[in-house]
Amino acid sequence: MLNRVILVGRLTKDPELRYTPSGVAVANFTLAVNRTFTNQQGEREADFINCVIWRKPAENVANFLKKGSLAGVDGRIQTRSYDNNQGQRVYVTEVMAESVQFLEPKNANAGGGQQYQSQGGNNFGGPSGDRGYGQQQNQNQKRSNFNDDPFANDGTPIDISDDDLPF
Amino acid sequence: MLNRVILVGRLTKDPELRYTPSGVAVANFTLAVNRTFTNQQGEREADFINCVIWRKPAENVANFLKKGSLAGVDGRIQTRSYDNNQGQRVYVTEVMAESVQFLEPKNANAGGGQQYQSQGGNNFGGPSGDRGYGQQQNQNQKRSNFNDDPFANDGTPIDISDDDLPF
Amino acid sequence: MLNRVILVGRLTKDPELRYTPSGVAVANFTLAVNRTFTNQQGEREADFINCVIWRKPAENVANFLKKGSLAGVDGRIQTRSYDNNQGQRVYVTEVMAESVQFLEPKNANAGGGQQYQSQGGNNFGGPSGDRGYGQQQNQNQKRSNFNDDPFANDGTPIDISDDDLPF
Amino acid sequence: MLNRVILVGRLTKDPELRYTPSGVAVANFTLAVNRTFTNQQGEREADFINCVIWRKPAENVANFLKKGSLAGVDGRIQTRSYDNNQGQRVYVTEVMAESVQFLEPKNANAGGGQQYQSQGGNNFGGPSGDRGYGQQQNQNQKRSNFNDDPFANDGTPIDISDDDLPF
DNA sequence: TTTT
DNA sequence: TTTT
Repeated sequence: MLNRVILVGRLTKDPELRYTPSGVAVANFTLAVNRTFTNQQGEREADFINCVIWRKPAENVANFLKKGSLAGVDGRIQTRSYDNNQGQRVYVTEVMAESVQFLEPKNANAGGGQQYQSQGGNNFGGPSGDRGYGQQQNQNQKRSNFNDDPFANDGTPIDISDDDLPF
Repeated sequence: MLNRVILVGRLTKDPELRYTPSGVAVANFTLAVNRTFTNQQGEREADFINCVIWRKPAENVANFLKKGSLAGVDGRIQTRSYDNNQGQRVYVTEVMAESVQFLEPKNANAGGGQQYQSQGGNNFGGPSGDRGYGQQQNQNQKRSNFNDDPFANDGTPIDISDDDLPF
Repeated sequence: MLNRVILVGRLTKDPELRYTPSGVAVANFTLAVNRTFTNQQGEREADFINCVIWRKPAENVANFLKKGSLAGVDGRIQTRSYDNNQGQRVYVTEVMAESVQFLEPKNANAGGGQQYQSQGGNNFGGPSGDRGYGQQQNQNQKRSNFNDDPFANDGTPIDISDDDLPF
Repeated sequence: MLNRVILVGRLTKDPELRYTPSGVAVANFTLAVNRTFTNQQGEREADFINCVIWRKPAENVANFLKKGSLAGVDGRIQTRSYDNNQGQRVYVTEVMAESVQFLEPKNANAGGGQQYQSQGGNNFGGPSGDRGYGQQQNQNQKRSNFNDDPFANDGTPIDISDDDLPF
């Protein structure tokens, strides 16, 4: 049935890139989308919308977007639930991005000559062999916060598995 | 900024119609939207997406849709948060519907000759005087579950106020 | 860049199914989408939107939709131009459907037991071997208007080629 | 019925601003939207999509966008037809923008201190009195091509009337 | 827990 | 807490 979401907004933080046990990339990020109308106090509020993206585009997102980047998302709303550590069922509504568009001007924050090749597109190309590389690149280029490492054990289970794959 | 959602799915329950203290109608409903792909077990899952609609279209929704009805929604994703009774902050992502389309065939469940005039449209016409009527009609026609009554006190605060008005 | 269209409307005629020289299916159809507002004469007008769909979903469309069917489309706007027989350049704007949803109730116009299996989905599966079959089925099941035959020569060149393939 | 279009692309030319006889502003512009996929020659093509916008947002578009500007559009597909001067019926498919988002960075091409107030929004505020002003401003700020003047007579009838108003 |  |  029809389920389509289009967003343009800014990342509230750097994206988080992880890998499933079988090596498939997933990135999470939140878009702040400013409302086009003001509230009764005359302020312009924003919606903070959680997005997920899989495979190669996930690595593109991790490599080319960061806190504050302007981005467009074309995707679907997905819902899921899990039990938290207090034994309560938690319901989650998020956007499964099918493609992400990088709207930052090319020279935006570039310190060097890396090309801001845009458009994750729909090319969910196989992740075989990309894994170490994508991750490597990411850590080198923009990551310093070490506990983003999906394999670091911070006590909370990594809530992704290949079952979450959208195909 | 761009924030657009389009859904077609079926109501999981009858819509819930309420009124703010100042008499503005709000309806809540959940759409089950079947995915177009199957999971790794070969099953077709669904997403359960909470929707809100205000004013006159809210009353139309309450009057013309019920559990199982096929409906289309054009709207925006909105996020908000509140503190639950355990003092935890709860984050909510839902769809603010701007218009709802009734996709049920005209004779679907009609017991009589009432016209299934469709399309809430964008006419957020003033609710003046509609209130008693809309509510009345609704209770008579399809409501029996009494504690949907927005003025009945079931102990939990009614989490709507005129501040939630989208304009 | 972002380019997304979602429509719900009714087919103005039976879809037209054709095949490229290399055997890829294409279907054309027009959706009448009623406006949600009325014009200054108080009439509700409609927009008539030309849609194209390729490969397997094209055959589904030809097999399961006909004049008057209610359908949803998720796709992109595409533009192209060609020179007509008066040597004038003609500009065309149409919707490249990526998926089509069948919104007709199951028993809508069924004369028999054929299942109205819905949802073209995104499965642009290879057309190998489907060709004769899909076409056959279509002519048998619902086609009688002979000059829909893509290979009949009515003097106007068939304006499709494998170059139109969206991938 | 559902009819929703979202686009992000660049203006192919400066927008054209006109006024109906009764003084309502209309702007026309074309968005070039690059495809996310390449054709069989490996080239990335674009779609050129004609857009219309009415009233106050039309004046904002004329004042803040120009050839090359990156913009987002949220609107509907509309179709209409007219008879050209060879007596042929011409069918037109275009996007009726309901809101336009300015995606150019603030300092993009600013020569001075004018504020790039963004977002036409949905405020179809009355045009009373805006007319001379809006037009004035536009001609002064960015227009030099005189025959964009909607009242200049270049022989072709001005194809707008208040009947085209979407409400 | 939020972006410009 | 989920619809056909």
